[in-house]
Amino acid sequence: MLDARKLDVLRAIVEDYVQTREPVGSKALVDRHRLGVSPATVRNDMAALEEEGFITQPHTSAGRIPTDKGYRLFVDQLTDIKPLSGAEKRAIATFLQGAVDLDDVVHRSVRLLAQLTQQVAIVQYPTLSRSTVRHVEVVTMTSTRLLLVVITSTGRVEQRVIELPTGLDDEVIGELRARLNTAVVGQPLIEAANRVASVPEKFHLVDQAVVAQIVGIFAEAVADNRTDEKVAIGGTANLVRFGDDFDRSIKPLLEALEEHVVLLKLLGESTSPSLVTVRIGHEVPHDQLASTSVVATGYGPGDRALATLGVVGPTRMDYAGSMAAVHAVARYVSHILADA
Amino acid sequence: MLDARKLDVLRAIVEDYVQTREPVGSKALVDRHRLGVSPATVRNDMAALEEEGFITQPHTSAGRIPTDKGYRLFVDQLTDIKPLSGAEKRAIATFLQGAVDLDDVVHRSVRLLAQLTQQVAIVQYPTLSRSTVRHVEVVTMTSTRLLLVVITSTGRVEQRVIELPTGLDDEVIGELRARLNTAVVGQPLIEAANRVASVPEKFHLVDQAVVAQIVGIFAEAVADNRTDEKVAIGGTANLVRFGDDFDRSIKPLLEALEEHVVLLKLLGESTSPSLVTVRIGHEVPHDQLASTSVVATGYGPGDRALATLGVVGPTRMDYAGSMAAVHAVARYVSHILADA
DNA sequence: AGTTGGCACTCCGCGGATATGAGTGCCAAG
DNA sequence: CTTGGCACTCATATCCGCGGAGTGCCAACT
Repeated sequence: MLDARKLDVLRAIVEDYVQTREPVGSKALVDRHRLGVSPATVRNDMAALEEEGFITQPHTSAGRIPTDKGYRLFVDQLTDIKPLSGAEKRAIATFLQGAVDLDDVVHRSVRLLAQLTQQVAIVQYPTLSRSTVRHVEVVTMTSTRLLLVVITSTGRVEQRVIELPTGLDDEVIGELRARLNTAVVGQPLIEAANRVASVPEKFHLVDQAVVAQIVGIFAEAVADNRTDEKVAIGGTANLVRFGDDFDRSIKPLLEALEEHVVLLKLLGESTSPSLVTVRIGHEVPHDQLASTSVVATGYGPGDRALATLGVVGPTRMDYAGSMAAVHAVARYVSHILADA
Repeated sequence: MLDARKLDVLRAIVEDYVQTREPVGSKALVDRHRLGVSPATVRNDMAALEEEGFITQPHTSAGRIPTDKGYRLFVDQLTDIKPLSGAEKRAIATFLQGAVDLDDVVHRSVRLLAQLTQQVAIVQYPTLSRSTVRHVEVVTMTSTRLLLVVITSTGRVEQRVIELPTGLDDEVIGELRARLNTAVVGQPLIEAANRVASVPEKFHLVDQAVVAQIVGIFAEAVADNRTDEKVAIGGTANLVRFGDDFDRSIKPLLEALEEHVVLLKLLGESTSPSLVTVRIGHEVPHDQLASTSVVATGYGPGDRALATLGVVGPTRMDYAGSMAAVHAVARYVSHILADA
């Protein structure tokens, strides 16, 4: 039904439309691509492609533009991810090296991705739920105020200030610190919340109440999945182009970018770093983002996806380039996290 | 030269133009405002105002729109900051209370400000340079890897991972922790970098080299003014309106928002929380933001400005409302920081 | 001197008519 | 199945004429 040439025609249409942002006609196609056939033949193929719903015309007697279904087929045709040029690889390496902490890594990544793809980039922070506890610190600030610091395997640091009803002896605090650490270091965060449950009962009766309070806050901080919502965004200026269907999506998109919950739904489940997910137009789980596409993948040390990163832009985007950039950045970031 | 009525006319023009986004004519003015004079009189005043450069007409025989100079005069006329309604005050209070940490406070503030003003909001994190050290923690992660955590009076937490050439005894680390804390707790961060210089020499000769390295990184982290660049941004979706001079500024503005260095220049020096700074059009230090205005103020406990927050939008904005919102949010945030 | 009504003038924006041209679908011939 | 030819469609651009909002100026009035 769809022979090789028709697929070629579809690919040519997508490529031209992505580049020019204008409906592409049969004559322009044969001029710009070496299809080896005449415009009339291409017209026949186009009629067939339209019949199947892969392309459409904005109005009678205009050129064709790809439909979501057309983009989907096009993307599925892209079997192997185009490798980046040496220059691009070097750019990634120099851009990401020298990051001092996790925040820095994330921010650099998001800027890099935005610059490479000329689109809006999103990088989710490593989820706490899949991290393990590296260290717990209990710091006395005043006699009735403690600071609880939890450092995770992915470099994230969570902290809570705790007001105590009564003062606590330094010795007790030292014991608490030791017990907390032996109970949870190396544990996944969710598990950590359970492991500490039995900590208070090991203390003297007089201290148990206040220790229980501290432990409760620890468990809460550690289990709080609200913190999973942390993301960094970059390249919003790339949204501003002109004269496009996509313009209608800009406002809803900016709104979605500020609602981290919605945003994470857009990015989707984090997949293995070797797989790049593409959602096109209506496949994106948000009504008002009909002419928007998302290219995303998971990242994390050793193919274990800790979080997701990707780009979002108009359905009319350079899928090959975006997929390559997302893939490459995810690999590099994973690598850096494995070291740290 | 400019009598009271002319000022009234200017104010009326600004108010109408802000609301309708269309050039305002003499007839419309007397209809919508009770000026008590005829259109012809208003026309005379307008001619005078135009002569002085406060208003201009986009083309002959159209209504007038305010110039930057006109907005400036208008804003300078606003002597007292309009108090917010009770409902708004309550909204602020409920919105900001319940923040668990500094990040949370900043994020809530920026969202609140964006929502109140329907514009782009910016909140700078409390600058480290004006904070004092509350606590320093040295944590052993592996035998050759330390984590240095610095907690500041404003709730910010800076951390650095340090790779050591040789292992260090727990006892030495404990001593280091103690010496660092006694040297710097309560000190401003800049000062702290100096105070630690003499710490290494108090250690055994064998440890001095490695201690010096740690102390060096501490001093670097603490003196690093790059960290002053941290800001939160919200309400970018409010930029998307249509058909305006301001449209041309959207892309440069989004770009500026991503360049934190540029952004902080826009916000300007942090002033006392009781003063609200307004920069209008060409007064904004960025060529391409000619039709953009910034309303900003400092915030921090007890009238000591730790950082700046504000909103940025088209010169055609509700200055009174924006100033009131910025002022109110700054007060509330200052209050919260004073408690914490 | 300041204010007001009258009036001629300017120019933007809008709707309708017309021209242009890219692009299509279809058909008959190769 | 491919190709050239051809009639047809329709969005876009252009021009024209008109209406109307708004101005500037002047003479009359208070």
